[in-house]
Amino acid sequence: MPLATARIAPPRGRAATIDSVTITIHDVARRARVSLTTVSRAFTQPALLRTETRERVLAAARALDYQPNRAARSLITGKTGNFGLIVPDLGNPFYPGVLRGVQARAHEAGYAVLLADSDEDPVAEVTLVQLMAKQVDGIIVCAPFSGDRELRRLAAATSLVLVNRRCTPIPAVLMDIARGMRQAIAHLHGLGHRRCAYLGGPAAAWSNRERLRGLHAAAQSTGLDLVELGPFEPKFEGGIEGADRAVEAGVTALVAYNDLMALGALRRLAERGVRVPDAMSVVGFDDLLFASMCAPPLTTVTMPMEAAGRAAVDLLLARIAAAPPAGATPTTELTTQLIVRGTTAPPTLAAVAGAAAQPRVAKGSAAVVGVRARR
Amino acid sequence: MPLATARIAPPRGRAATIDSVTITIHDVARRARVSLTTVSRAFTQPALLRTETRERVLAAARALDYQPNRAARSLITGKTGNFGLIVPDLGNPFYPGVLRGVQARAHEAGYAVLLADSDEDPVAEVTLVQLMAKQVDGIIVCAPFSGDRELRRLAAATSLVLVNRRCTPIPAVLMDIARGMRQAIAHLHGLGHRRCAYLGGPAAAWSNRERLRGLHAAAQSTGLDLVELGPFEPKFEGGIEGADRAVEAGVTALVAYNDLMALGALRRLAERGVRVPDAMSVVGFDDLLFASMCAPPLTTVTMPMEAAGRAAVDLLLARIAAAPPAGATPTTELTTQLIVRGTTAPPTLAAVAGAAAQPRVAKGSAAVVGVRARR
DNA sequence: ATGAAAGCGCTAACAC
DNA sequence: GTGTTAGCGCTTTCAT
Repeated sequence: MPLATARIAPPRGRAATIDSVTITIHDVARRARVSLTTVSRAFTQPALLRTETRERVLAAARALDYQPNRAARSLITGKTGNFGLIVPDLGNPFYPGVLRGVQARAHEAGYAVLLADSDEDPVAEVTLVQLMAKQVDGIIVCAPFSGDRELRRLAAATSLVLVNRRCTPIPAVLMDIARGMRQAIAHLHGLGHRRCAYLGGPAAAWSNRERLRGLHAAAQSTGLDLVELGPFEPKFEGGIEGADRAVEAGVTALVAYNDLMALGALRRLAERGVRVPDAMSVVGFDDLLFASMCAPPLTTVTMPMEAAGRAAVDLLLARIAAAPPAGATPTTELTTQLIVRGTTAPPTLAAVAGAAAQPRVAKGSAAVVGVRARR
Repeated sequence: MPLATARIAPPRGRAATIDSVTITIHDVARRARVSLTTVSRAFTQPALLRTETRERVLAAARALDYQPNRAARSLITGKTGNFGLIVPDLGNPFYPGVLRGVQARAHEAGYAVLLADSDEDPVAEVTLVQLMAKQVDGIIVCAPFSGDRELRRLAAATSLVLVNRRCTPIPAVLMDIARGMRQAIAHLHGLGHRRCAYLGGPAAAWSNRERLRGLHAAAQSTGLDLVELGPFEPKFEGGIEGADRAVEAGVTALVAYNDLMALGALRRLAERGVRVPDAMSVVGFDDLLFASMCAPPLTTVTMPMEAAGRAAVDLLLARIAAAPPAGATPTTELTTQLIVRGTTAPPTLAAVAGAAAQPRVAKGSAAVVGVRARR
């Protein structure tokens, strides 16, 4: 057996250890009767080899079950074959969606994905980027919590791509959130709603500001009366609180920062005996898996999470292939779209009247105080 | 500046490229006026150095913003500082839960996490393990689709840990699913149910078999009449189909393989006008985030997903620290627990009578055929 | 307690 | 087209 020349890896434990044999490029070279270089080229620049030689080398490699050592290769090329992905909160189903797209596209392109969760901590975020920087060829940061200056500094030392955050000149995948929001407002207005609340998410977040942008544009053009509430925690609990505020505000419809909040609102409204969609229409954002599964199914704005993940990888691949023209900010804009389901309907006459005049008392709820829009 | 001796990385593009300077162990050694060896030891075996020397080296490293090159280190030690995680489907919210635990624990232990999605394809699963094997120190495979033989073969070449799959002697994190199931059945029986359907998941899956184990044990000891249905696709759609079968079977309660199916069943039951929990009690499995958010909130069995992820990493760490005693199968068993919420209640008398005698016709549904339990 | 030297497995100039 | 040679940055015997 030609394997006789292969080195035996030093035993790691006492007994029952994994007896692994390390096959190197040397072994393949010897078996194929060529030099190290030729073996190397068979894998990295096959075109340079004569067909026959290449075949012989590859056959030998296959017979020996040889796989190039990535660490060694990486040491010399400076490339790792890995991408990093940093998300603020794996507990939010939005991010696994992006992750899925990133993973799939990266795999297609021959890259592996390193994942980290910043737990919505800006400091951790920066640390994670720095930690990852050395072992990846590029990093995707989702909805970063760090400031622009910090991001630019990181981008100077690593190939960075942002998702849902604009920070020139860092390449980014953006969603046309304002469009979805305009659709949502147009939809509500078309149904007859004239007074609507927005349950805000993190005040500083790009995605919250974009929603507001669409919101104001649409409200202005339709003449819809807008009540901005929040900010609330962008989770179920935030929606619970937000629903109370919305009821107090005497609106007939509410748009939540995301589906999680919308779901929370739905729950609270049900508890208070406010019927959805008759007494209150509810619109979410994200179109999580569960938006279509709950009862009534949630009217929401669908966000192309998986596509965003894929697009982010594409941006990274482009960045690696060639430095972008100076001054440019490679950007992929994805579109969002309202999905009308079961939580929106024309307002009942009573509700409309109530909203126009006085804050109404929801059936089964305590008396309600006046309109309290913040800001 | 001592930086003058550092090499400048070759430019990658034309203009506006990242001008990164590579700081190596040499630079640190020179600045601290020690040898390479000493610098290396300052990071890997600090105890061997005199306190003063160590301080000096670390100070120099800090001043230069030096970080050891992992590829170089890995090339010589054979360790990578990475763990791999393979899940069957990132689209199923169960797995992000595990992922979260894995990520958190790995990070604590100084490891990074490589993620891959097998898309429920056994072949892809094997390929992914092999692909990852070279660049990680251990791999966690969640609810593997591969056969025992295949898994054992993989385990012979890599440090493997399984989650929700028993395959001696591969270390595994298991959940006491049967316990949760027994609780669920006891709960239903206690409410007065006497005939209950189980909407089965993948017939071959360990977790499905475990559920069945608990199911049969509990049914036998309580005298509950059990109708096994399925297998169904373990998703929303599967639950829709399952609900129809359950109604046909004339049961007053159903237990679904997982929450996704339970949610599907809820939807279908609502469509058919079968009121939950009055006309039909529903129990899920997993306790996904949304189980508590939907209306009515789902009675389900909570699975310690995050804890499982952490436990899996612990098993890997133990495996790395020392080979396990021959013949042993390191196993962590986590417990599951029924959470009673809004989808279970005593059966209505009419329903009970119907179940005992003839299949009933659900309000608003087409006529129903006879009982059709598979298997 | 510290240093010198020998590679880990591979790629990339540079010859031929 | 293929081979020779010189490292990539680091750890690790083996000396001292």
